[in-house]
Amino acid sequence: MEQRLAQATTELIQELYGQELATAKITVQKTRSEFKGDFTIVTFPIARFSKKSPEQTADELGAKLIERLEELAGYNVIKGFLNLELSDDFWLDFVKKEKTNTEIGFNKSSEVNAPVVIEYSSPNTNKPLHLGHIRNNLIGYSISNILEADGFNTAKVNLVNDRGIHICKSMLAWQKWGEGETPEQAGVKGDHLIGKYYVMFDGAYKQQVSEMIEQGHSEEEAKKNAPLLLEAQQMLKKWEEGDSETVALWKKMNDWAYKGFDKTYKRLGVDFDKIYYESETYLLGRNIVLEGLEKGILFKKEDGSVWADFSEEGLDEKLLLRSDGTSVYMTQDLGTAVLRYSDYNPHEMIYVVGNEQIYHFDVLSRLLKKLGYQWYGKVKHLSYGMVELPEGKMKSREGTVVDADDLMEEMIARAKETTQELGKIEGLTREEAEKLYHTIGMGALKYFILKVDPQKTMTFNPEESIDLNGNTGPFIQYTHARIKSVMRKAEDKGASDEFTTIPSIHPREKVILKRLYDFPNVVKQASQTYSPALIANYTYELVREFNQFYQEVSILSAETQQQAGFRLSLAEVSAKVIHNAMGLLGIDVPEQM
RNA sequence: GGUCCCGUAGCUCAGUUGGAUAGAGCGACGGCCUUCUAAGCCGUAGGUCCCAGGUUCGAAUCCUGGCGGGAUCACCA
Repeated sequence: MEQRLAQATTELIQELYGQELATAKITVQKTRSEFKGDFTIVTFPIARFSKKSPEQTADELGAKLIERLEELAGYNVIKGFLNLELSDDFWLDFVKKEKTNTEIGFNKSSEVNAPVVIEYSSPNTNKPLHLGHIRNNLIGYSISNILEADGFNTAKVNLVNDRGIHICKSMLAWQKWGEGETPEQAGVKGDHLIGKYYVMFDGAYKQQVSEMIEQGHSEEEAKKNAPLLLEAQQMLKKWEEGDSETVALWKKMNDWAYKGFDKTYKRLGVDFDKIYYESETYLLGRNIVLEGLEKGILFKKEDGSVWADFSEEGLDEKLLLRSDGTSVYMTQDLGTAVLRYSDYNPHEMIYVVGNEQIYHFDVLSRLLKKLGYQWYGKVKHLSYGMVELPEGKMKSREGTVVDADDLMEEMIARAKETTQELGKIEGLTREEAEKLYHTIGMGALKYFILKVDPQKTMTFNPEESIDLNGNTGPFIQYTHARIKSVMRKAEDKGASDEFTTIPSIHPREKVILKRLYDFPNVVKQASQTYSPALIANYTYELVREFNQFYQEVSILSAETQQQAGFRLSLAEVSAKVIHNAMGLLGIDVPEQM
C-alpha cells in the first residue's frame, strides 16, 4: 500500500506540477497515533515543486489521491502532513484474507537460490557454554529463521574449535591429575568436567609462573617457559604429528564435550545443518598457506614462521604458521572458509562472532582476496556485542561467568514457581505442566536477550531477566494464551468468526490492524539488517496494543454477531502473527498459561 | 597512539531512508477483578537525546571537532 501511495503521488506531482520526482523520494509513513489517518505523506519536500505552501500542496494531493485510489476514504492536513485514511472495507478485506494465511508475514518466493550459510555457536571443546554463547546461538538461530522467512535458503553451520593449545591444556590437566575420572563417575556433563580441568590447568600454570618470578625470572620469560605450558605445547605438536596416544585422549575428551553440548543445544532449541571441525579443516588451511608461500604471495621469516603482509593496506603483518609449523586460528579459519565455499557455493557466508573479532574477520577477507579467491566479499562478519553483568564483565578467573546450563535451569525453575503461585496449571497433566515451565522459562530468557540490538553490548541483569511482567517473553506468551482461550470459549459457545461487514472499526481495533499490516515489512527489515530485535520489539508493541483492546472491548459479548465475528477474526490473526513472530525468535507460545 | 563500536528518564532498552508534542518496561506513587485469564489495564512523577558547531523548511537521527565508555592492533582463540 505504501508503494501504491508513493507511486500515485509521484504521478500526481508529474501531472499537477510537471515535475519529475523519484518515487523513492516520497516519504510515506505510518500516521502517528495521535492523529486521524493510516498513512501520512510529508509534503514539505514536495512544496518546492508545487511552488505552493505545504498545506496547500497536501490539500491538492489529498483530494486527487482520494479520487484515484479506491482504498482511500478520506484525508486531513495538519501543517505539512497529509494524513490519508483507508476505508473500513480495506481493513475488513485484509482480515478476511489473512485469516486463512498461516504463513502470514513470510515471503516464500525466493529470488536467490544459492544458500546463505550462517555460522554460529562455534564452541571450544575445553569448556562448557556460557551466557555469551547463548546470545550467539540465539542470534544465529533467529537470523537463520528470519532469512528463511524472507525467502532465502539457509544452511546453519557450526564450527567446533576442537583442536589447539587450549584443548591440550585440559587434556594435560586430566592426564596429570584426573585419575581416570569420567563424566559418569563424576555425575556431571562432559563439557563441565573438561572445563574443570581447564581451570585446574590455569591455576597450576599461574602458580608455576609466580614461583618462577620469585626465583628471579622475568614475568615475560616465566609466562613463556613455565613447564606446564611447554608440556601443553609439546602435546599440541604430538597431536599434529598424529601421535596415537594423544589422539586417543583427545577423542575421548572431545566426545564428552559433544555429548554435553548436544544437551545444551537441545534445551536451547537450536540446531545445525552441518558441523565443521577445525581438526578437519586446519590442514587444508595449512596447504593453502604453503601454496601461497610458493607463489610468493606470503613470506617466511628466518625462524620458519609464515606471514601475510598487509602493511600496504595500512594493516600489520599476520602470522599464519608458527615457527614450529603448527597452525593458528587464522589458518584454520582460512581452510574452513574455502571448504565451506566449495561445499555450498553460497550466496553469502555469515559468521555470527563477537565484536572482539572484527579485526580478525577483516584480515580473513583481505587474506582471501590476496590469495585470489574472488568471492572474498561474500564473507560477512555479523558481530554482536558482549554480554555483561550489572557488576561488570564476566571473568572466568573470578568465577563470575554465567554458565548456560545453570542459567536455563534457573529460568525454568523460576517459571515453574510463578506459574504455580498463580495457579495456572489447572487441567494440565504433569507432562504438559513441565513443558509449559520450559516454554515460559526459555521464552523469558530468549526474549530478554533478543530484544536488544545485536550490535550493542548488553547488560544481563539476572533479576530483570527472570521477571515475567512488562516487556518480557512471558507477557507476549500470556497474550497469545489469552487469545487462544477466547477462541476456545467461542467454539464452546458456537460463536462464529464469520462476518461480512460492521458499522465501524473501533480505534483500538484500528491500531491492531495497522500493526498487523506492518508485519511483513518488519520481517523484511529484520532480514536486511540481521536484527531479531526488530521482530521482538514489534511483537511487544502488538501484544501491548492487543491487551488494550482486550481490556476495553469485549470480543465474545459484542453487540452484534457480525461484530463478534470480526473481533474474533482480528484476535485470530493477531495470534497467528504473535506465533509466527515469536517463532522467528525461536520462542514457543503456549495455548494456555 | 591507529582503527572500529557505543553514549536517549534513576536502571534496562525502543526510536525506520532526517519529519508532527522523544517512547516503553522496571523501580516509585495512585486507581481497576459480580463481565472473554490481573503474567493484564488506566493514571501521576521522571529528559540539556554526552558537549559544541555545521547542513536543512525540519536533526536523537547526517557532517566536523571535542568529552566519556568499550573492543581491537599476539608465535591466544
